[in-house]
Amino acid sequence: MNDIKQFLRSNALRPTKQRIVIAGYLFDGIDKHVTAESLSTELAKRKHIISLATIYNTLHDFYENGLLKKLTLSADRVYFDTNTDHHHHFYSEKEQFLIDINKNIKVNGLPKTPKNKKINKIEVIVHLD
Amino acid sequence: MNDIKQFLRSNALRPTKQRIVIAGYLFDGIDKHVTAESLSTELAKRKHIISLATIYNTLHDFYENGLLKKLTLSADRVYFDTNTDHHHHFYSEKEQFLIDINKNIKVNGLPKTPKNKKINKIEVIVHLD
DNA sequence: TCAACACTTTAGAATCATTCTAAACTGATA
DNA sequence: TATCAGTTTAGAATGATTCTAAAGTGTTGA
Ligand SMILES: [Mn+2]
Ligand SMILES: [Mn+2]
Ligand SMILES: [Zn+2]
Ligand SMILES: [Zn+2]
Repeated sequence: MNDIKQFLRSNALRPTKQRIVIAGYLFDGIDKHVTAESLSTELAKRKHIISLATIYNTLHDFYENGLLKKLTLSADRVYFDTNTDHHHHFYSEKEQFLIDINKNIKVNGLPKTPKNKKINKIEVIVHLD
Repeated sequence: MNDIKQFLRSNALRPTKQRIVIAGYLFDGIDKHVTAESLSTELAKRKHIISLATIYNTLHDFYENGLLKKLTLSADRVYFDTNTDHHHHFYSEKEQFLIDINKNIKVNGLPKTPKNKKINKIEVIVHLD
């Protein structure tokens, strides 16, 4: 709790009630993939009602401070990932299923990068049925 | 033109004026990545005004018949890809830049597939700045 | 050839995730 | 503790996409 406050302060974020609840859930040591909606539902189960606007604001605040990664896997919802290390995913669109691949993956056979561009990151998505 | 009509018929799609125009543009031999919006704009330049509803309908009809692939790279627009072979992409979100990688790419070091799941496809996205 | 009908197109409304607005609230600071 | 910048929030707005239902058209069998 005080850890969380310090954690937020160290990221230049005021430790408000809402941020403490959200950070407490997201950064409890278990990596998670959440959408604004799933996060809202999860917190509601724990009797923490926070407006969707604040949930969106907070996810973006955390994202902008590098505490979350953003994943675009489907066109109609954005996932935020508490695992900020470079990693890849197993993904099932049908079952909304998302699992980290933390092992080192090597991608071989890439053609040369287009002129004047630089590779930012290589993302591997293993689509499952 | 008659080729296009046959092409559509052979895919169980009635060769309507609109579908002929859209297929004529999409399948002219040059691989393309389009959004509903970009396609609409492109056809308008060629003096072919087709309602957005029809453009969406047609893209989905083509997709459902395997004539297009669907790409989810950004949360706020869906790309359709005329290259239906399995391939990967260079992508710049900032510049809305999308280039096919047709070379064979090998992905090594994947962990074992989750129980009871099967790999549908492996997608590699090379993000550029 | 052409009537009949299933399939298609379309304008406009609806949907829905997300963002915006602006007013009330609160953490930090002196 | 007063002050103020930073936050939260309800509700409106946005924008891509889908839906609705009415008008239009390609196909086909006689
Ligand atoms: Mn949507
Ligand atoms: Mn959107
Ligand atoms: Zn992850
Ligand atoms: Zn492509």
